[in-house]
Amino acid sequence: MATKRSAAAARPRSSELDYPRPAVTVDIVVFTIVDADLKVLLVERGLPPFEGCWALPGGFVRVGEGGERGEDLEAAATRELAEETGLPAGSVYLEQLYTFGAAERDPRGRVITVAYYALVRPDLAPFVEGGSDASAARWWSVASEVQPSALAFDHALILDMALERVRGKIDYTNIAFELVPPTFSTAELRAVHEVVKGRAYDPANFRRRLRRMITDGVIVEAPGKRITGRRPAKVYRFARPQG
Amino acid sequence: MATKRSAAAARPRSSELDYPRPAVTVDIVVFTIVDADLKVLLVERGLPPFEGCWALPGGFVRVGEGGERGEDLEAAATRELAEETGLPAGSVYLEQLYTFGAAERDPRGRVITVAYYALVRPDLAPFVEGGSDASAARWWSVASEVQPSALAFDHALILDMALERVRGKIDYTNIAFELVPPTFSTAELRAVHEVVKGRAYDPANFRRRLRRMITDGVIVEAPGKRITGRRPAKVYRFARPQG
DNA sequence: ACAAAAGTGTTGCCAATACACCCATGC
DNA sequence: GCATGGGTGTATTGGCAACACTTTTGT
Repeated sequence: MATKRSAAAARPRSSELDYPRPAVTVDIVVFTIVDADLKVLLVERGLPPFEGCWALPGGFVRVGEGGERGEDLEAAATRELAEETGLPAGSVYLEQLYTFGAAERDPRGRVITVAYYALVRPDLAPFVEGGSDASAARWWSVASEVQPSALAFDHALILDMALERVRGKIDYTNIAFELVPPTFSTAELRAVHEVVKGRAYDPANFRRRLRRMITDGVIVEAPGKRITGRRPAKVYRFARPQG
Repeated sequence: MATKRSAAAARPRSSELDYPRPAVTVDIVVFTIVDADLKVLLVERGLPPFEGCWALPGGFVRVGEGGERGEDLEAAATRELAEETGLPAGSVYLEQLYTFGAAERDPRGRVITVAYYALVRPDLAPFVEGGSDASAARWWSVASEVQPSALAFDHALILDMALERVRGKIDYTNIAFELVPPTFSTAELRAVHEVVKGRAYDPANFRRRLRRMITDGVIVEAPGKRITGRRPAKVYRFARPQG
């Protein structure tokens, strides 16, 4: 296994880098909203530790040997996300969350994890279960199904922080558009805000917010209507992606 | 140098962890405000790469061998901060910023750095230069002295992100109190906001913000006054730390 | 007295909220 | 027609910016 020694040890001269290193993983909190319910993707662990427990999808950052550097951290997250969801890279919003490095957070040894969170549009969510990766991945209702204490490692803490981040950023960024289909009605967008924030919004006032976004050019009217069984609703789309 | 091979290679059984690992460092963007000027602490690099360049203070996360786990990530940042500034731990505000993991960011090999930012009160800033650590650390004016292109590694990018973070959080958090002495006048606190945001604030309106903070119990009047050569100003202190 | 800075009052603007109300549509 | 949910109008509140104004002090 000499070939498996660290890149630092393979270097000709001893240097600052020539010390024990932690393992580094990326873990991803993948959210979606289906049926007005916030869901998070969890995978069942097939190996100890925490065998049988549910955990956040993730994996080790690939680091090359010798002169090879391996993949960018962001690329590791993108790769894991694609592997675990089966969704093409670029179709899912991904953002770095926080890095968790408590010395004892993994019983196997020193593992530092860089956590990301991802937002999957509801129209893509059904394709995730039964995705390419064999590992049994499943959407869990954050409010009614996830048992924080039953999650592996410190993943409950990571999930908490991801929730907090999304709840905070939805008010002053455009991340809500990552949780609706490409075109959406005001009610659909409002439902996203309501589910994330856990409170009701006045439909009339929410509509005004939306109108401001139209005048600001953030969203535009889209062709078609939503047939709801009652009066159909206008649909809009986010202006940025499609220009 | 066989003893210096990575902990992963020394592990008896092959496992998920038994792969090449990146080196992990913490880098800290240490800010202070002196003479109404935002300053950042930089250290001169004594070794290649980037020898002679200025860089953010930082260092490797200590990871034990075998069963030893080493220090928490947060502890590594706290330790580096204390080493580089000479200030006692706990006297400086410290918060994780972002993790930078581009594969080619360090010419020596694969190094992932977890960046933090720190806020040093101006009354402590003079003790930092000529601190305990031998490395020549110096305060640089962010606006007028720092040459982003001259910084080592991707430290210009890290500095940028730290600036953005502080500028964003000063509006809705209490971090401004980490950049004034324990007691402060309204003008002093206002100067902090003005320097960070790079714009002027109306003294009258700023006073009102301050009054709201008094009624909300965030700050309290402190004994003493600021002698400015003109009319002395009342001084206040942040309520949280001292109760 | 005068300059400079602390501190107050007043006004207008903009968002967010609450709530009454109109409108279009499928049944 | 009528219930349902989409969509509009209006009043109120609170924060923030602008700016004229008063107060307090050292020189």
